[in-house]
Amino acid sequence: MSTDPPGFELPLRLLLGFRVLIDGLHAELARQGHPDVRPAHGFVLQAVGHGTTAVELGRRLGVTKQAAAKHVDALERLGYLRRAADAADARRKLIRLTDRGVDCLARSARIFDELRSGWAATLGEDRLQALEADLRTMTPTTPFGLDFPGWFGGARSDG
Amino acid sequence: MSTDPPGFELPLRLLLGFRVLIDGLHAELARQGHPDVRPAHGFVLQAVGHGTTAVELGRRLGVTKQAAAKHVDALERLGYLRRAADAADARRKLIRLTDRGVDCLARSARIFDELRSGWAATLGEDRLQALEADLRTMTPTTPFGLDFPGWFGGARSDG
DNA sequence: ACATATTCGACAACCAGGTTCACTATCTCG
DNA sequence: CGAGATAGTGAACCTGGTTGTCGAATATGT
Repeated sequence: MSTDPPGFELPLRLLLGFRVLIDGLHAELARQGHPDVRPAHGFVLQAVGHGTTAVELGRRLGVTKQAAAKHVDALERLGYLRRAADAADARRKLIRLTDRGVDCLARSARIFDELRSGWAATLGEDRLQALEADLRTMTPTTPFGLDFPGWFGGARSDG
Repeated sequence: MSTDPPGFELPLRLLLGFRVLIDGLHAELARQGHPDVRPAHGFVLQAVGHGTTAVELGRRLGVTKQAAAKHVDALERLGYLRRAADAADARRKLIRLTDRGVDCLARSARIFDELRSGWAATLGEDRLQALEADLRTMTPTTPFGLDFPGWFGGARSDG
């Protein structure tokens, strides 16, 4: 039986909601001096955190190490990341945030909090917390930064 | 973490929620005889509805007519769509669902309803309706099938 | 009625982000 | 020591999107 809203509505609204927040983030980020950072970059910077390697980064992002390396290339070119040799293991190259990368990440966190506050102001904090709780219930427990599936299609592997 | 979740959590969970549903849809769709239909295809079939043109399809999907035409090419090759000349206007080619396309669309609708029922069973129908209502509140009113923004990337703005 | 403008579909080139395959350099361990 | 795993890189390719261009067909204005 078709429930009141067609089942189609739910996934669509989830996607729209995501886009609203991401678009809001990048509009504001651009305004605050980071015009050339793109949606995927934020996730990458977040996943880099306090230093990692390309393989580990790929694992965290749920993509191949090659895909991760491409992002690192781009972000290094933009001045958000730096590669450095690992003294303990000559195979590895440590990826670390530059000052600009840290700044971008800090601003992103603040902007996300502000956007969330906007939602709370409209929906009410309790409704928003219920929404978050329900989404946590229905989605895999993948605290960001550790093994979570690629954002979209894709079925990583490689090794 | 219990209260005051980082603002980052919200967009992530929205995206995860979307993916859970889409992955569920396509897993079940594959089981029901449509193994080669991919995420974007469902949106295209939905947007085609009872016949349209490439330009109109692009407008509905929020992409260029060329991008829309590529999807039509793929879905025509897979046997879900058919192009036919428009008797009234020799420039146009009418895009229409084949029987297989209609079947796929009908199954998708049923599966989406079932997935939604699963959510309702876990969260409770009232909580789910609240979630849907809140998402409707926070997202642009773009009833599917008419002018809605691309699912992801969005505007070019260099790279 | 006819010149001009617009629209439709197609083709080509390109970009972003992902994949697999392949390869070298470097550990690690039995 | 040597076999095997692991880190990074490069190349070829796929998908899905973008411009830009173009010819054919239809609309439109004088």
